[in-house]
Amino acid sequence: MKNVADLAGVGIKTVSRVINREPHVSEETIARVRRAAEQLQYQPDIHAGNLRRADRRTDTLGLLVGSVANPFSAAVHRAVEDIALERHVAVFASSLDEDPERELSSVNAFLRRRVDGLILTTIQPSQAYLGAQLDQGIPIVFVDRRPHGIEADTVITENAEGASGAVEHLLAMGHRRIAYLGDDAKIFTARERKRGYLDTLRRAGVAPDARLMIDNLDDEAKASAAVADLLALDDPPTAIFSAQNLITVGVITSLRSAGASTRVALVGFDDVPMAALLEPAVTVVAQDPASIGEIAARRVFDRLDGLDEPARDFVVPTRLIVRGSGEIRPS
Amino acid sequence: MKNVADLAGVGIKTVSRVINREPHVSEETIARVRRAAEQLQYQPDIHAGNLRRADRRTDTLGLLVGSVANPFSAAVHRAVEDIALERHVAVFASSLDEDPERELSSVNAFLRRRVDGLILTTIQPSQAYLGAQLDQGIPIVFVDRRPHGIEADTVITENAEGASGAVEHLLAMGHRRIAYLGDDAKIFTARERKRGYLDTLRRAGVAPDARLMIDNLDDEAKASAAVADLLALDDPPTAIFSAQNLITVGVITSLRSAGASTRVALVGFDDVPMAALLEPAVTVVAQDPASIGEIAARRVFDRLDGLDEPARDFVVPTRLIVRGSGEIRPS
DNA sequence: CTGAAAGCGCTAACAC
DNA sequence: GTGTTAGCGCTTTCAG
Repeated sequence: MKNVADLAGVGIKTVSRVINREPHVSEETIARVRRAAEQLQYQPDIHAGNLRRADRRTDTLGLLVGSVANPFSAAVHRAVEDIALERHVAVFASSLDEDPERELSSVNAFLRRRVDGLILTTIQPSQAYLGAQLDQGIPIVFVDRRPHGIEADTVITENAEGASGAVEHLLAMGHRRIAYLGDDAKIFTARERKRGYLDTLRRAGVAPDARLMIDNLDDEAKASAAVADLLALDDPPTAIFSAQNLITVGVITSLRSAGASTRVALVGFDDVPMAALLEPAVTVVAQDPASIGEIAARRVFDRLDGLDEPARDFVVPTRLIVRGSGEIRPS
Repeated sequence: MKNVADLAGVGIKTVSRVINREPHVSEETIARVRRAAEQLQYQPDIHAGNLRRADRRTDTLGLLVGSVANPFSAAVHRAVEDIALERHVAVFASSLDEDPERELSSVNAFLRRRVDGLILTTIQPSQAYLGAQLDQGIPIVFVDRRPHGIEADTVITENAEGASGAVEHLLAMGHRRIAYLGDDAKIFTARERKRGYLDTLRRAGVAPDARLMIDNLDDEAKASAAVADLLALDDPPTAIFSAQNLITVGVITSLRSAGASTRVALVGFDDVPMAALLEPAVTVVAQDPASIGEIAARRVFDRLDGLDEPARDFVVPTRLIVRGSGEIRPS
């Protein structure tokens, strides 16, 4: 900046004024400073400026999602980026990988870099450790999973209701033996979806069968193996409710190779790529990751703009997409 | 930091030493400082420190990909993140959206935040504007597309060769009327893949037919419409080479709805989600996005560690995955 | 409309 | 082993 000032024959503060588009600088001076900056390829250092600036904004945001490679997370990320771009805010993106340590290290990495706000998917049993930052005015919005030990804005899918819808759909098709395949019960969404499944069965007077409920399915291969086990049962399920997108893919693969894909009904939670082009096409309870990301990002910026209201829960609706696999009737 | 120093009853520099794990501090003092830092919830400001530090590293990296929501880009991103994590480097991720303006604004956003290195997918006709940063010691690695007007490390897929492989495969199945469906020719990968297609046809003595080559397909819908047009031709193609993943999806949809998916052969460039589960399963020339991301990230860090050798071209191999759609013979 | 001086939170260089 | 001083690149404050 000093170099630019010297070259333009002005003081350092004038350069600062021009760069920050502050008023009270003559057109001519502005032009001269701009020319000098151009010539020296001057790039202002945002961090040096923010050191002394009143609001201390870094125009930066930290985003922690399940995995940047997962289609659901990627869609959330994209939505956040689009909103952030409008405000010239850059986003740090990280993957959680369901690792509690990673939650902590990512959050700390964000905080040391003085992000203006945080959008987080979490796995630690408690997020109370973030209370200080929240009080300190750093907006935090939790996405996809509800936090514990802290009151903060949260944007989640209507997990239990969506799962209920899926199970009701299968019940309406005449199924009574409906299997549940889900993630680790440590994960908020897995618990909620299972709750929806159980409640709906009970409401319908169907006694849940422990042999038809399988948890801890954290990859496709495990889901496939679980389906093989289910089909080998004396009285196998006539329908499957798969509570997560990767699990659904594993279920489809396994059903296919057992030749059971047109016999056993399937409804998945969260949409699956190419679902409409599969045979049978896959009926799903679709989430709306773009809305989740958008709502979360807007909330962060609203708070940054001074919004001061109690923490709020945003629940994003799901949508049952009927495509074929969920309309197979029990034989 | 001053507060921590006061609370611990030491000088500010001692706190700095403890935080940065510098030697020559007594165990006892370390313990005292740590306790004070804990108590005050002290978070060092990485940017303030880097202002004076000799190497001026921000432990931050800028990544620009096609779109964070595209599976190919997402896989590149994930690989970069994994490598960066090992070094406690955070990554800013942005989407290009094939918009030249966005390339410039993203790069500038990264630069103003003083990233240590850049991994970029570009669309501007020239990247000469980055010469100054490169000379200044900021490592830049171009991924997926070769830059122009600048000598820098580049990691790309063997586009022309992969396309050749696809077309040779179709020729070997007996096809002579092979259509090409591709992206905007402004895009490096689209040009390269088309070149591979054309060269291979010519080598085989097949005269390219302009009516069978369609460019500028930048979404699924356009690809679908293009296929419909092709099928309406007097002598329609017996095979299709689709040069990009979104286009392949559009082609499949269209072929399906025309009832031609088991009659017209298809080989896609870049793998498609669920490809193995479709009917027929989709033969593709698979790329290796994880390797691309990993090589690019390692290269950035090698340069940051002082590696000083001429810019290099890394070409990542493709792999033909035979699944069914590409093995349909002409009727 | 413009500039000089102080200071943001930290590290470098040097003293003790 | 520990503290002091200067200064990183910028904004703030205040004087002109």
